[in-house]
Amino acid sequence: MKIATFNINGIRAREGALLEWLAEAEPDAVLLQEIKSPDDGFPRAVFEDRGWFVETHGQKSFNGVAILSRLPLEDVERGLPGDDGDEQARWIEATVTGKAALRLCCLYLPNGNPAPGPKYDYKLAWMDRLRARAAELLATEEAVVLGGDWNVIPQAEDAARPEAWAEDALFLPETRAAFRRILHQGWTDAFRTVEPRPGHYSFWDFQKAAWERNNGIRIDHLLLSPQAADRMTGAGIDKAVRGREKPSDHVPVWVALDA
DNA sequence: ATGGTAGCGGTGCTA
Repeated sequence: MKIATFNINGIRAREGALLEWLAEAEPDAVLLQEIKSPDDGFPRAVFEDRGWFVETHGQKSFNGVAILSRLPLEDVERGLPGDDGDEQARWIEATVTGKAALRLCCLYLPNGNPAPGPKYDYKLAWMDRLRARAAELLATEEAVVLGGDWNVIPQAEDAARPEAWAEDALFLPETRAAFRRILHQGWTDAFRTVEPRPGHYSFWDFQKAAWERNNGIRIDHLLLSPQAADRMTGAGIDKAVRGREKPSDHVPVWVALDA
């Protein structure tokens, strides 16, 4: 079972690019971020007609997450618990059942810039809420994929030019400490496990010819519960997608699990 | 060198 995460930066603008990648990569489920659309603006039929089950949690213009799956999506939950006043659509989770059940959690973690400031406070508070939900998920002792656009550069090795990110909300020590606090609950960073060397990125800015200069960062992560990590057979980043027509600024990151 | 690009929505915000 192949599970991917892909920040598509606008579902309507990326419909063609997404369909092309789905056809060639053949994932079983995809966690999408930044659909930038309300639920009723998501082109559901385009995907349903091609055999995908679709669950969305969108809002107008910004943010928005969704899950595509070849298998039915059950027990769907929308919104990260812990703040009933949070209006930003950044979390959706659901279960798929193949040979065994797998809980899919799709997150779009706040960017947090500029830091310090209210946006950075929101980011750190959101990460606290995420840590609480992540602990609950681990306590189920089920196979869980906690994936998405984390907006966190975990280590200097995850940036082509780490010095350029020193003051950025994606790389500040407090951000990385909050990420480690979650990781060290017992999660496995799928890609880092199969590729410990530096130089592998999932995002290249649209500006300043970041792609042409390979000035990238690795911020899209798939964290696996122990029960999911035991089933991992591979992981990767589909870098070539960034070089195509009308690309997102992110590329798909995937993990393969037994059964 | 404080720019640059892209999506959304129809202006300026977000990233």
